Formats: sequence, structure tokens, C-alpha cells
Amino acid sequence: MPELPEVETTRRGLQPHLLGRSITRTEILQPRLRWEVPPDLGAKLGGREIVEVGRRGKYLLLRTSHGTLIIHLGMSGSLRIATSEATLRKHDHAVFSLDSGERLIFHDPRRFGALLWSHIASDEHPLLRSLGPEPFDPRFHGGYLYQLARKRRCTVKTLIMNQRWVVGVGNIYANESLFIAGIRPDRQAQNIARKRYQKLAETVRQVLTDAIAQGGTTLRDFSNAKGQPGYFQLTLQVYGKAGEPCPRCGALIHMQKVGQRATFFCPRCQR
DNA sequence: ACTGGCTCCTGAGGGC
DNA sequence: TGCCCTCAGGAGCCAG
Repeated sequence: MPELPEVETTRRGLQPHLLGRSITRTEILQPRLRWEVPPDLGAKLGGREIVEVGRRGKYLLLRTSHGTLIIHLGMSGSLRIATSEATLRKHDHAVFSLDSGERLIFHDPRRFGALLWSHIASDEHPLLRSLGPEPFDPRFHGGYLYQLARKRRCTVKTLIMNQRWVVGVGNIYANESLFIAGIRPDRQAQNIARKRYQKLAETVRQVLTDAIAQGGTTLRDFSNAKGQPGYFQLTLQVYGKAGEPCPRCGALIHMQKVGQRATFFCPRCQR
């Protein structure tokens, strides 16, 4: 589920509740997530002040002086702040009690998410080490994508969804960005001109920026730290719209699988 | 080295 | 109403 805008929306919502606070108690109700939750996670976190509420790609990073709690939301994960009396729901897998009296609750029906501990600088953690640049990093630009594409045999959509090359772009925002850039998702990455990659890099940044401003996209179950949905789904132009008219030219939006993922595009506008 | 396919889960929705 | 099938914001892992 959550792509960069949803994770960033979550981060911004959590920050005022977590920054400068300490975790007084950790309850793991379901340790079997993407990876087993470390049994000593509570001991590592206990009493440590949260000095930074960060994000790297789709990972949330709660940094303390002794290490970092790495959180990934997978496909269906969410985090919310609740009072100490609030009742738990099905699929609430972890509860972190704070010295403010509030609780941070990790909820994830499909359990593709992760809660991990990094005692080293989190950038060096194996999961984060080989991540590509943030889309807002100046190192991410059209020329960078173009150079990458020279030596790969994959579609342009697969290229921009690979977290190794650029982080944060998932299925929804890949579809939307390629529509706005006018590029067919199933085009071989090698066969696209430098100038079009410049447009694509700008478009990716713009789409993610707009989505963050709208609080992310809620298709079925995303909600922010307060349990509220996002609104970017109202802005979606092609994702999930197979058979509907293209908002630009009126041709019917086409759906096909690209790299095993549902892919939506306008066969007339996108080349 | 890459690339494509499979896999981990639960729940929703459609067809019969 | 129920059963069965397919599909879903991710991404690591493995074989080829």
C-alpha cells in the first residue's frame, strides 16, 4: 500500500507525538511480520528518547541515541496515535506506550510490513544500504535516469519502481507519473530519449509533492496517524480507471500487466 | 550481473 | 448466503 506520500504523511502526523518522547513499554502481539520482530526490541527501545522521526524511501525511522526502530508498512500497514484507553483492533500487532500517556499502534492486516532494530547508523542497515536517491534529491534527475536506462533491459515503469534506482515510487504513482509524462509504461527503458526522462523526473517529483499535500491516497485502508484518510485518490487520472475515458483525450484507459503489476495508461496520449 | 516469477498474508469483491 | 476465484499501495529471494 503505502508509497512515499503515505509514509511521509504518516511521518508528519507522528512527529509531534513522538519527538522528544520515550517509549515506556513495548507489546508485540504478533511477531510474525515480513520478518520476525526481534524479541529484544522492547528492551532496546525502553526508556530511550526519540530524537528524530525520519523517513528513507518507504521506511519510517524512529531514531534514539542507541539505535533506530525501522518500520515498513508493506502493503496494508498503518500507524496511529491513540490514548492509553483506546481499544485495540484486529490486526494491531504492536503497541508502543509513550511517556506522554499516548500509544503508537502498528496495524497491518496482510503482515507484509516490518519492525526492525538497527543499532548502527540506519543508512548502513542491509535493507537501507542499497536504496537509490530520494526523488527530491538533486542527484535524481533526467540525465541520471537516462544513464541508468542505457544498460538495463526492463520497462520504464519497472525502472522507476525499483527502489535501488529511486525510492518511494510504487504502483499508483508510477502509473500517474507516466501518464502525465506521456510515456507508455511498457516501453523499454533503453528506447526513451534523454529529454523525455527529464520530463519524467520532474513529473515524479511533482506527483509525489501533490500527493503529500493531499495527505496521500486512500484506496481501501490507508489512514494517517490520526486515523484519517488521504484525498489524492480524487486526483488520480489513470490508476484503477480501466475502460474510462482519458481525462486528456477521451480515448479509453487501457489496463495490462507490466512486471506482474496492474498498469493503466492511455494508448493514445502515452507513447 | 540482471530479470522474471514466486512468495509471504488477509480481506474484499465478483461470478455462479 | 456461500463457495471459489482473483486481486490488492511491497519487495526479498531464487533459479535461469
